Amino acid sequence: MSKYHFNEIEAKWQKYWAQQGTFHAENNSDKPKYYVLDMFPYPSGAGLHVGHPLGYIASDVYARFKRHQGYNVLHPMGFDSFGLPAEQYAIQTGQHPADTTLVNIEGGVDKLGNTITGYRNQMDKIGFSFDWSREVRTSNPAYYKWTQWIFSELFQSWYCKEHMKAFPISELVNMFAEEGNTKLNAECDSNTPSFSAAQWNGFSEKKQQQLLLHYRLTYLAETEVNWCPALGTVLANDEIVGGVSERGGHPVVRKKMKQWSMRITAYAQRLLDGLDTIDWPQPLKDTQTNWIGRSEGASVSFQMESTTEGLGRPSIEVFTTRPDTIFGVSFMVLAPEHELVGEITTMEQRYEVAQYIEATAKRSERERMADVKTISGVFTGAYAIHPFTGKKIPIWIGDYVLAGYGTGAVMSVPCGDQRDYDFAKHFNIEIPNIFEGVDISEEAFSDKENTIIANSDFINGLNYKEASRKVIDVLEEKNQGEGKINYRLRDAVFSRQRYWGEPFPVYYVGGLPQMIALEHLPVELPQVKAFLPTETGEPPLGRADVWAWDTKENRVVANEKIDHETVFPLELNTMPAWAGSSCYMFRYMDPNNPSELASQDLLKYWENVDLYIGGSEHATSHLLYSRFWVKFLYDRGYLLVDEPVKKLINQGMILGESAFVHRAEGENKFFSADKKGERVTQPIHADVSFVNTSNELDVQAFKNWRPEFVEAEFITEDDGTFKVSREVEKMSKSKYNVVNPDDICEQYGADTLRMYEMFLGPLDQAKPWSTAGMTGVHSFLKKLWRLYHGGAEESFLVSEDAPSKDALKTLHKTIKKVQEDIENFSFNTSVSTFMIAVNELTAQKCNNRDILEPLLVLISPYAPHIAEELWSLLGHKQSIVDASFPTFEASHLVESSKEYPISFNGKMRFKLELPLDMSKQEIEEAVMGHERTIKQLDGRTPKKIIVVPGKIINIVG
RNA sequence: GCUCAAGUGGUGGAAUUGGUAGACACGUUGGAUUCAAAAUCCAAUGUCGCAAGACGUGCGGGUUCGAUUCCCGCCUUGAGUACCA
Repeated sequence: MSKYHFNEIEAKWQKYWAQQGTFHAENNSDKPKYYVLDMFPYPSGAGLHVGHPLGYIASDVYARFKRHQGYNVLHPMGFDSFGLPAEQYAIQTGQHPADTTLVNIEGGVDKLGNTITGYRNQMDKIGFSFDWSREVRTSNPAYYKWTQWIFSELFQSWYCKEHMKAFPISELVNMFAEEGNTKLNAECDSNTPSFSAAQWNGFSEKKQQQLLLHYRLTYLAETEVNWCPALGTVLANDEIVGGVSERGGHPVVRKKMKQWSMRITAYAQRLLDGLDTIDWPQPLKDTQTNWIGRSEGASVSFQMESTTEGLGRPSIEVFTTRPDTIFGVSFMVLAPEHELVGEITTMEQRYEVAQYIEATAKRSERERMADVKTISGVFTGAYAIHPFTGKKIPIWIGDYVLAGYGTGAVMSVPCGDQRDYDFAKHFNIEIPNIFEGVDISEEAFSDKENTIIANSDFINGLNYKEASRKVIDVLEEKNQGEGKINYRLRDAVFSRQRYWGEPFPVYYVGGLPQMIALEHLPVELPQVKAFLPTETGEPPLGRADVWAWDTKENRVVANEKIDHETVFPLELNTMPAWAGSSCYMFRYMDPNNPSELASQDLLKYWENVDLYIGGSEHATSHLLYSRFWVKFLYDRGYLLVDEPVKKLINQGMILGESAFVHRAEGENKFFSADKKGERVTQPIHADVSFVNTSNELDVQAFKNWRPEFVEAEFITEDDGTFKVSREVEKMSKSKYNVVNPDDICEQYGADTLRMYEMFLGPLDQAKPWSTAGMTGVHSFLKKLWRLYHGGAEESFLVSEDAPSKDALKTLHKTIKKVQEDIENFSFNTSVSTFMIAVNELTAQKCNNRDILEPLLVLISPYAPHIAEELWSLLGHKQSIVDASFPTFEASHLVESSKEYPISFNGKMRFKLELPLDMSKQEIEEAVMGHERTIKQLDGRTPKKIIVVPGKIINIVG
């Protein structure tokens, strides 16, 4: 073989790796471990495009590099195979999501006759070093058994705020029996009543269970949720983008529903603190910090004025970050949904308040967001009493106060908050000024740092910090408030009204949820005839005929057996998409363990993920929830680490290069890009497969594409070609700019694809794809191949002679640079380093084994197939993957002279070769005597001469 | 509005601690080879200029012998977030 036959070579080595099990990770090894993980994909029917493997290639380069360095590398892959698209496809076509998902992964022909290559086959063609023996699929019952188990463990746990840790619920029950809940510092619902031990022990079993739901880390509660009517399901906050659903862009409304929630708020502080211990990109940490939204302040309790009806005096609790401004309060505002609104509104105001509440409820989340300018609100007729001045404070309701944040009520300080100011102005409410020397006739003053408090009794003259501290102290003395930290983070709604997700391991006895024990898991998804909600509005599982739990037999039985004595109905909701991905990184350690998520031995050996590569779009969903579950399992002793991932890198998106043809307005006439001139034309996407690398359109193929184009007239360039214009857009089917990696592998080879994706630019940056650019790396690989071939026949030829000094220098500077680049994840620059090395070695006519052998190991992480082939031609019987990474020797780079840049006032003008052992004085003399220097100075005397030996010479003057 | 990131040739991008701006590629132009094409090879390619030379890293300042790099102010683009009290 003399030519570089990449197709043959790649098929050969891919087969070899699979047969030999080359990439199966050892569970017992003396080598240090290294765990490299990719965010596993959702296997969609559209298949992979060239943007998807970018992160996988980067992680593969790193995994192979670590392996060359002597690590025992775990580099697994699997599929996040539950999800909405499969279900919607099922609704449209009637095919079971399990069937379509399987075809999407393994390839085949679906029921509509579409041939699908399959994610697994597509990935195999790229030559990844994945250990497929550890593959997981979240929709596999053997896998989701553990997702169900984690759920039930959360149910069986509560969070102690004193120890900052989760404990079994049984301990909480004991504490209740001994001392009630009054002394307890536990995370719980805000409406949890107080009770003594005697009261607890007197409660019925049902009442006790209801109370425990206030403490469990996953709990069933009537909560205000984001309901998406078009999708027929609730959505979590992170599934809503800009007020509409992330998937499909459908409207979302607020609705009260009984739902499972996750008490992630218990972990807010630890999720924040943990960020300091992990090496993640700062923007991603910022996003999480933002999402958790910690703010420090005080909670203040405002007593109500006695009502004429002579009822009790409820108090209204507010949260404020500015306790120092409490003397500036001139009114209060409650969210329209606030639970006290009904109770406090006076008879006279009742009609108006009711109307306002109705009007607000009608507005969608989106409308409310779009319309932040309109000031609206209604007076309730009630008054609260200022805790210090005793003044009457009117209580209003207004939709600028959100029910979901803080207590859903605010103390309004119009002089210090613009929203309060605008509200006060609009409704003609008093605006007292409590700031020293500040004009508030136009707008509120909210500059904390420059605040000096005035007209405020005991805090006059103090700054923001001092005044806040003092107010909190006095509030605490009076028992009317305390210092408080508030988080923006909400508990996560965990129920989805869908079919294609994990079923809950839950059945209901007398309306109360019961967990199914681990030994009876998994509870498998039932068969249904259609994947839609029922006519009565129940989730799709409401259509299942065999969906009841037999507590005697411990198995799922037919619904007709439900007797509410031993056979009970099962939960109809399923879990959200993030459930299966929260702890999958640990399952890879021990994927077939039937009795544990992973054995303690393997958890100890593999610890957690050393390097995780994936997109930044998971910042507030997967990556936050995963950290939460891992912390919880750590608390309960099931995991030995409290963070899933040590280092994380976000890969940037690869964008598509869309092609456009321009149609004249109102005519069936198309203009080539340079021929349209000033005409008003409509750009139409042309499929990029009709366009060659010179932007020339295959007009015939384009005409055949759509019937309306057949009759069209095409105005070509003068040379007869028809050119498209290009624009960079997100790569997507609808933009006809998708490039398939299979085609690239076929045409250029996987090694070219891998190298080119790395060469495109920095890993974390968004960058446009250009198939035209492929030829650069492809011809590099051909040059590399030629370096190992020679003679008349161009057959394999290396010399056993000692290499030249120049060749050694080229090799060692390449070793140094490539190692540094990989360690810094600067993969693009190491590709150019390889190009330089091969160009130099070719020029040197180097074909020495001592150079070409280590060179292959350097290149092998990037282009493993060609490296294996040449390695075996060099006579090796073992795969190159375990060859050790070459050692850099500085001695080969020692120079005796340097070509100095000679600058004048900082600008380089010419170069001068000088020995490196020259003294500063000698260098100066040599430079000053040089004819170019004399010419450049043109008679002037330099003011100063800077000589940095080995670097630069700068002449000033 | 707030937070963060980034602005370098026709294009993707490079430049270690402040030390030769534009590495490496793509594209373009010219040439060699070829019946022709593909492939390959050679040369040129930041801007202005015939040249000598001058200018040049979003804009305006500053620090420095020297700034893509550090500091101040502004502009633009992208991302996240948003009536968060």
